[in-house]
Amino acid sequence: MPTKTVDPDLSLLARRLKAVSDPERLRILSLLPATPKCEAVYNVSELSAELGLAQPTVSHHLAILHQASLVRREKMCRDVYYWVDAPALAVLQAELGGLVQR
Amino acid sequence: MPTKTVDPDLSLLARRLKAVSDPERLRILSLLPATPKCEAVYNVSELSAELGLAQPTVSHHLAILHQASLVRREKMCRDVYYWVDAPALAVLQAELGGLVQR
DNA sequence: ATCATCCATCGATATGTGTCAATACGTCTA
DNA sequence: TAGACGTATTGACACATATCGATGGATGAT
Repeated sequence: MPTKTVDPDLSLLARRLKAVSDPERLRILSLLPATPKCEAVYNVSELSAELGLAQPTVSHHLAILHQASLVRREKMCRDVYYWVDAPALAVLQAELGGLVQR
Repeated sequence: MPTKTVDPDLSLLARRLKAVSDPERLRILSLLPATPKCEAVYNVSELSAELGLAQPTVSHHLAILHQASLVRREKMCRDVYYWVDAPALAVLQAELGGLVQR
């Protein structure tokens, strides 16, 4: 079977879609605020408790979302706070719709 | 660690997002027409050749997309033709954006 | 009726992924 | 300085997934 290279844009898009294709990561996205200064933010430990997942598991999910540039983080004192990069998510959303042939 | 049940809606959303989180399946979606009667349609064998993937692999990907209700299919004579369910993809797109807290 | 074509399914395999306990690293506090 | 707390990393393990060859069922052609 001849190997045919995949458009790198599609591979990149697939990687970011894969980042949001896990139920726990969707829960994380729905819990995190969309701005860094929002009230009612969770640090990683609080997220862990809220999700009912072990702390390394949550760090793992956050790393995947961060690597996909869908969340941003800032270290404050001992804690690390994450928030959703809403514009990046909007771009992902648009690219998903851009696939359709019209 | 207390197990906390995930919102079934999020699990369902994750399943459909997982269906579009593979580069080959994205290629398939970009090749398939958005209407059943469109010109320049591929049957599964032609898709297989176009993608450079074995026929069972393409059938596998198509089955995943079909199970996620993102493509529809119709058997004509010997061949089976698939097309994108554009409204379903639009719904998926909207739900992805609906996650963001504002 | 026999053969060819198209597609789905099965079986096998290699790779990827989600999860946690244990550990290491940084930072704040007593 | 020693300990407590928060987070990331490592290692391990079970499970899912992408891929292909082989096979079978259905349909059309000779």
